[in-house]
Amino acid sequence: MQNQLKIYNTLTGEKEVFQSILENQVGMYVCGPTVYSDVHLGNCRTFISFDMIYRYLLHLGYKVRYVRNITDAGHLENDADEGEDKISKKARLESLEPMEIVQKYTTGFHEIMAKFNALPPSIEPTATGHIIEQIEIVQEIINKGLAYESNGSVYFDVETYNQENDYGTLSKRKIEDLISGTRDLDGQSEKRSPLDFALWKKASPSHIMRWPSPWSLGFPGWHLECTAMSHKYLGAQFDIHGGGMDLKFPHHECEIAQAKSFTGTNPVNYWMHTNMLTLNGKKMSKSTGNNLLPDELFSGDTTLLEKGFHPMVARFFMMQAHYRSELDFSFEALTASEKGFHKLMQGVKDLELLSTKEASTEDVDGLISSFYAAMNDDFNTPVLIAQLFEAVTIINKVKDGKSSLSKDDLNNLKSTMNALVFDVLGLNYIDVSDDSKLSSAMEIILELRKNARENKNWEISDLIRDKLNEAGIAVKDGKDGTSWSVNS
RNA sequence: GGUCCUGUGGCCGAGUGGCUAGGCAGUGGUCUGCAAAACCAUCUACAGCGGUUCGAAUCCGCUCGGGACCUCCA
Repeated sequence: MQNQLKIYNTLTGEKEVFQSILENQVGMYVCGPTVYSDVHLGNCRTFISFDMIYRYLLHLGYKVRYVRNITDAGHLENDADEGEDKISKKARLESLEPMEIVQKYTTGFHEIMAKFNALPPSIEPTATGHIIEQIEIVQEIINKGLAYESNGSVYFDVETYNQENDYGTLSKRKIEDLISGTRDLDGQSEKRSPLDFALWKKASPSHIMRWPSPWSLGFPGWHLECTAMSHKYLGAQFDIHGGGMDLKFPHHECEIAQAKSFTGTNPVNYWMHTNMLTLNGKKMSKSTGNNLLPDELFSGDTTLLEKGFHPMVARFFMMQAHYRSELDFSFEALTASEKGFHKLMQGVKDLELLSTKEASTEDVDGLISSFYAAMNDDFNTPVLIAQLFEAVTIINKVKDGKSSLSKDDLNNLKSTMNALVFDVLGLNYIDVSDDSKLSSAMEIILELRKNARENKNWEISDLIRDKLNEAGIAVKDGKDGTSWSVNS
């Protein structure tokens, strides 16, 4: 079953059977956030998608080294000579040290990812912690004649590289088209070609973040850190490199060119790209302001939402779409997912209480294979979830005595569903009744209401229910007594 | 302008040649003092036009619409 996993590889444009370089081990690198402002939900979607991928690889029994960087060195705002890096710009705006900005938003990022129940990566290296490695790579590429110094900065020579390699294979671009597409750019006198990209940049006097190098007091180019850190922790060749679609070009294309120039081999076997989370049909973006922050989603403190949603609901919402599809964010869609999420979790909970019979009337083995068939087909979580809902229907039928399961089947279903729902999809129960004092108080109130109902004093019993509902506590009369829950 | 992706029922969202996706909403039912919830059942699709094929949502062409990238962005 393990060897059936197929992954869509951006490099070939096809789903390929996944074969790791080392048996039962996987090296995976994912481009992490630039920590100069709060991560928005779109950023989170990518990291949640790769969290699911990481979790599924672990579930299949792979030993995974998952490396996700923190970009804290700051990128150029543009490629012109007077560019200012984003982190120092933000530092000026907030009157903080650059590293203070980095610390603040890194902490914030970790807190948000924890709320989404994302596992931390195995290694989370920072760009500023790998300046030496980056300088070494620049030097080596210069030695090989594929980069040149110009006025204290170093640029990668794309056209020379292209003579013996294919620049643009990942993003399916031809170098001629790229050149013709950059016709009207000026102010790039330092570069031999507009396609060339910076490996090292000389710092302007106003630039705060700077390090000594053989070429100038400066800072590394935008694409270099990922090459340095993936090479250091995963080797010259590793299994999976991931990131958002928007990084495909130029970021990942440049990474391939750099790494291949540096080591002589193609760095990555499987390139994976997650699609955008859109808002109002457009990609979420920090620069355009078309975005939503996780905390706004959780609290509902935004004009976009009538109420807040629990992180687990948001995670489930994302899992209901395939990672390579665009997903549009809306209140209606979230609301639908919230109901579905509770239905699924109730089913998983009910599974624990089912009784068994001699024989099954349901094809549990077939159902379980359908779970894995979905996941092995390029991590198709929406189909997995559809199949999990089939399982919920069966669970309900067994509960009603309309179907039966053997002991073996029940145990199989239980362990598989728990593994997929909790370990792979990374969902969790939303625990709202952990306040023991509230629970005690509710016990008393419901006891009083029960007395009223037994005396057919509907006026009192309905008053209690309605007032509690107004206070955000839903009371539901069931066959086996009354239950209550705090509205999320 | 160039490269690539995409258009599914009221909404979200799977599905790449023939067989019920699924969730939400709607409708009918079960349960209930009522309500809510829950459960069961069920209706509404494949942007348009043309082509290939015994057969297409699925392949090809054209038209129209949406998006991503080409500048930092998950």
